[in-house]
Amino acid sequence: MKVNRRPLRKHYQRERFDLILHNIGRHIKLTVQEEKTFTGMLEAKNLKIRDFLLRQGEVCQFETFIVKGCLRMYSTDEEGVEHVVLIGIENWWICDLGSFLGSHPANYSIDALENSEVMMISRENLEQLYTRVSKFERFFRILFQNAYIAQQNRTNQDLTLNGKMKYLSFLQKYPTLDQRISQRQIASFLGITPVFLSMIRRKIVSRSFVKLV
Amino acid sequence: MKVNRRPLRKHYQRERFDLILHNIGRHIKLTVQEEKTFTGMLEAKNLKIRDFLLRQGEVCQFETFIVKGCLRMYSTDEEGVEHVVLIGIENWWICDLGSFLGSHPANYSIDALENSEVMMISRENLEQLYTRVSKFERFFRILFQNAYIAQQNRTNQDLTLNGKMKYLSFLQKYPTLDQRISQRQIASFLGITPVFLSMIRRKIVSRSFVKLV
DNA sequence: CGTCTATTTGAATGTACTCAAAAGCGGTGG
DNA sequence: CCACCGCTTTTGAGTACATTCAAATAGACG
Repeated sequence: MKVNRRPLRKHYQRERFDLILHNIGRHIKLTVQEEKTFTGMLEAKNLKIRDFLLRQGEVCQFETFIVKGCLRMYSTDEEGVEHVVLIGIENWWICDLGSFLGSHPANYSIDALENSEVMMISRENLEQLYTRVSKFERFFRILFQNAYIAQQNRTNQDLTLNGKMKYLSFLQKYPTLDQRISQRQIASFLGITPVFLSMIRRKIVSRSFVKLV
Repeated sequence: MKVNRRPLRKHYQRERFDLILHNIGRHIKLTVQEEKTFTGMLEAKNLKIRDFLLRQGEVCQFETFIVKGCLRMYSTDEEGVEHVVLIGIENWWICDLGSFLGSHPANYSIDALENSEVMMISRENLEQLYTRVSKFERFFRILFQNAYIAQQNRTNQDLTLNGKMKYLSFLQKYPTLDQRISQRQIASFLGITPVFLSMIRRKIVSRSFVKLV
């Protein structure tokens, strides 16, 4: 029994990085040495629901990869209303990049909507990484490219769709997320009030009820 | 007289690329040879107002740098209403990246709001460039990073501000653009109707009139 | 079980839109 | 250079989508 323990533990240690290495492996191929350089720079963190990773006004110190769970990035306006700019789940990166890169106070807060597990890399380490393993320039080029495309498409939807259509589009794009997070968060992400989202859902439900009968 | 012609012409040729090389020089330092590799891949084009660079449904073949003038990228919905996702001026890059990278039909059209001058690079050439001069991975990493940040901030404003505040914020961010393009385009960019923008401006103007008296 | 927060529901309100018509502006051709 | 045409902007009236406020209900957590 005892002898089995160590290999198991070792296996566990490797698994910690499996998801993030796989995420990166979709775009660049790393040698074992490069993987080590990279994982050595990572800081793991467990978050309980409602724990903060960043508060509006602080300087964002880390670019963060979500291993497990769900986080949101949002701003709070003068009236205290929260506006969710980004919802991230497993395999997503989340960061107030403006603050992270410019070392100025963050426009956004980041907190956990579920108990979560993340891997973080500091700005100094990331800069180091770019110079030591320049493939990472490529990786993040592709990452930000895709993020930019997605964000542009969201802007397009914001311009094009009304509340109901935005919600239906949300359901299509993130089918699992609807069950995982509160309507309040979804409403804030869509740019409508929770009250209005509730009305939208009532209409949709009664519609599909009619369809079923 | 004759002898002066060639140097002059040479000088002109170099100037064609001055702006784009300067744009790139903000983030990476190129050798003369690398500059040549790059500029050799560029295709220059002059656009008259209302000329198309890309039509919704075509495949976007180029990443485009704006040397002079003003272009917009927009989608057209089922009712024929246009929604402006991006307005680009001198020193900006414009492209339907999703279409460009995935070679699928574009969601957006791109056309000129002013007579314009652009430099374009094809996808094959850009891929070549990444492998031959890997500094460009870094350049575009930074470019897309900044574009993503800007787009996220726009999303935040769309969630936070009403029509009037969006317009005021637009005036602050792009003070010169207000004079250069039509209200129709501005309204479409802000996600409001031209009629409503006209009302907003009337209110703002009467306000500042009161202030002056 | 009790407390706290999220969701639902309804009524009144507000912000922004549609429709329609008039006025303004810019470009073109006679 | 003026007149006309087409497009943009303005203005007003009526309407629709979405919000606010308030109260009731439902759910989650200790």
